[in-house]
Amino acid sequence: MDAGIARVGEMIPEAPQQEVRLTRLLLLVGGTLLGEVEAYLKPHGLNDSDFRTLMALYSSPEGATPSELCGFAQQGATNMTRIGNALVKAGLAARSHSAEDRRRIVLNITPSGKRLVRKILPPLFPKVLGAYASLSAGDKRTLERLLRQVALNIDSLQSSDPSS
Amino acid sequence: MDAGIARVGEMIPEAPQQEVRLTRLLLLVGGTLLGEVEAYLKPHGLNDSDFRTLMALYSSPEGATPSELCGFAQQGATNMTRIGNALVKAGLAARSHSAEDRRRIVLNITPSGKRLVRKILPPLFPKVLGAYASLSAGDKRTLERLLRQVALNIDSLQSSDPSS
DNA sequence: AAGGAATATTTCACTGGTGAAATATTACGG
DNA sequence: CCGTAATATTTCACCAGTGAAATATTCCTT
Repeated sequence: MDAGIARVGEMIPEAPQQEVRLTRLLLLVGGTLLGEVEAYLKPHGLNDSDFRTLMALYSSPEGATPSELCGFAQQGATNMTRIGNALVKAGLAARSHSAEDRRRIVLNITPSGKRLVRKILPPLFPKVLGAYASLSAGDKRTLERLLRQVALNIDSLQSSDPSS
Repeated sequence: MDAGIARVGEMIPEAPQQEVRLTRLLLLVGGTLLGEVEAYLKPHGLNDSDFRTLMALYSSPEGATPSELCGFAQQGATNMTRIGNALVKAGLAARSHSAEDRRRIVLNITPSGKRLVRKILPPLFPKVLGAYASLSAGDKRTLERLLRQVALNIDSLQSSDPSS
């Protein structure tokens, strides 16, 4: 991969090689992680969005409305309805109407949903730890700091440049 | 997101919070980047795999065989045939038989393929640079170093743990 | 020249994710 | 109360990607 980027860099000298390498690395790592996560969740009948939603509910004792959850799962309203359907159908979450505003639906995690989270989360911990096994404590802090910056930069790129 | 992870961490104390945050960040950044790239390529009739293959050919004056390309594009042989079909159909690459071993097919980028690369690559550079705009030169080197380590760690996880 | 391995392709069948716009219900402001 | 806005859901239509196994061709060894 590095060789390829270097050769392209020779042919196209304006190419910002280091940044291109960084981007490839991020794509590679992100893609691999996503694949792992989805493969692990699949046997439980969940995909990544379902899982993120379930985790949001797990950490929300008060429950949450679909629109709130859209942010967490990075999904549109239509899909959030679908995710809600799936979770409810699987008995992992329950719907109820908000008392104050009856337009709102509140999703709450069920005991069964909590059980599932507590069952599927721990086996992931060794893998998660393994991904950073060779990094020192300082390395991890640095990595987190830099990744947050990149995340912010990307975000402002998207807002300021609708052409993408 | 951080708040959610912290709350989950309270409920499940064994959770390695920092590593979980790192993983989420990587998933987030990777997913966003992939989305950007694919959105940019779509109007040109390419998806990410097609593009990676095309770039591999661009940087291979000698051409490359499908099996070699499978590695670059992280695809199986079946899909590489499909990608080859697509690139050839679009006039971006050409197939020929290897002289030494007639079982092998060699794919070469065409002049039209080179033109496309030189046309679609440069507009990406500002965006790529923007993603790391707030990082110092040292930060970028550090980030690259750390990402490479993570990539390696993940790789060995996969090989050593077929359960995933 | 025969059998076994490598390469590419084809066949076949399968899967999942997405989103825009119309609809229904409720809230809110005047 | 009436109109406008907010929330959720439904409807409809759409699209992309994947992979295992059978096949075809060629190579290599004996």
